[in-house]
Amino acid sequence: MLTQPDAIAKRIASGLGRLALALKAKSWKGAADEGITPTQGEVLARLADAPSNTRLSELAHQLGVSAPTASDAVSTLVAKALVEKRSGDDKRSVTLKLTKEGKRLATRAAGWTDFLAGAAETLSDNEREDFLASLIKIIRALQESGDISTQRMCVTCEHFRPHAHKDSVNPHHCAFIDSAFGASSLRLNCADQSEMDFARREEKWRKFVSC
Amino acid sequence: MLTQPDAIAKRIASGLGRLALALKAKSWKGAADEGITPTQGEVLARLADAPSNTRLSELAHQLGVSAPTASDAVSTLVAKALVEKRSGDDKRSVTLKLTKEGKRLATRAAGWTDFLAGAAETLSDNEREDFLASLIKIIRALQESGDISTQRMCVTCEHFRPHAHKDSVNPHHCAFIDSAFGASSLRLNCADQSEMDFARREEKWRKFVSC
DNA sequence: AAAATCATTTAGGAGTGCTAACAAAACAAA
DNA sequence: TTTGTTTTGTTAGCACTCCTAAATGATTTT
Repeated sequence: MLTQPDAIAKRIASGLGRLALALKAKSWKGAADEGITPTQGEVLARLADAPSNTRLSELAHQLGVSAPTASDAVSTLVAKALVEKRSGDDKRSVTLKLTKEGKRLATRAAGWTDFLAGAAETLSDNEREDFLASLIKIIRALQESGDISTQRMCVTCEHFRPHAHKDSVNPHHCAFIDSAFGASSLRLNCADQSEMDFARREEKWRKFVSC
Repeated sequence: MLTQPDAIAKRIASGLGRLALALKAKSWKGAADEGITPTQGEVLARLADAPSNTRLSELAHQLGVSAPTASDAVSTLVAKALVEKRSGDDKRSVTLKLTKEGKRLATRAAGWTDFLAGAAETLSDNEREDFLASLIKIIRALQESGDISTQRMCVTCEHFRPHAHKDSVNPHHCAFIDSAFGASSLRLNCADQSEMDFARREEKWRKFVSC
């Protein structure tokens, strides 16, 4: 045997760490081309994805940074006329909106992970599908353990009906758009996603993985 | 069908991006506990892993940052007595070594990705093995496309003999330690790794994936 | 109405990351 | 040898990230 083979899970963690390092490096280059920084790009991406006006505190939570850091980044973007601040119903709070130019830039900047998609293309169709499924499982596990902010995923969505159909290609069902779909269509950022409480998430998850 | 289902590869890229964001957030907490910053932690990790004395330029390349940034981080670590600088044969260059305290800290800080390993544990044994294999393929693709710095992986190593044995559990062979091993033992950071030129890498890779 | 709480900002400090400009050593050519 | 070029790393200057602690209003609780 090889000397001290780490457990597979450890090696996965290390590999993902390497990937994250590469992503971090790339995010600087990608964002610099658009005249912004990685954090600013992330803010734009989140606001572009967001279903409605987003609060500053919510944004900070999604980014995994402190409120002051988020406040800073937003201020910079406001100065660059990419984001607008408005006070919400609660006069203490601030809600954020992309400006026209902000939307344009968010769209262009969204492609900065494309080089990763290229690498994923080197997998076979089956491998790719399995990899995405496992990736979703890992992200869900991190979400449940509180290590990642809540994602708008099918597998934790109110409208998700796992294995609702006999069809082995499209076994799942989305009650929101009322149509069947398969594992390869599972989403990570659905605008129509709706949260459930812990118990219902657990139950739905068990049903999802049990087949 | 769901509205505008992205291609699977795109969703993988997006998922990995989410993961990278979580990693970035965690790296601050993890490193802060040790009294350092993420970049400094990364420097310690690389030096601990490195087979021999590492040059500053090499380190900068591995980290995917500019020379001044690496120089700064190293200076801070030298001030904290975690790293030592020595001039190499070439009097212009600097080689880096961990101090005793630096080694201790590097070991402790290496565990900051453990929460990811925990998430990976939620996969089944088969899923986990397949996931690691695909992850390695993705990392290799990024390495060949120049999007990630060279990793010391089995699959690009001089000593790697893919499918050298009939044994389906341990089909591969490492010529350095002269023993058979399987897909689940493929390494990402082997100290004994030895580079090959492009043509030989390609040939070996073809042999590896073809079975 | 006073006190506690909440959302956000300000202040201050260490660090990250860049490019540009600079030294010093090593190399190459004349 | 002398001159010019390349390589290795540092310094300088700037914008931004990230933190904690403290401050500022607005809202809720007592």
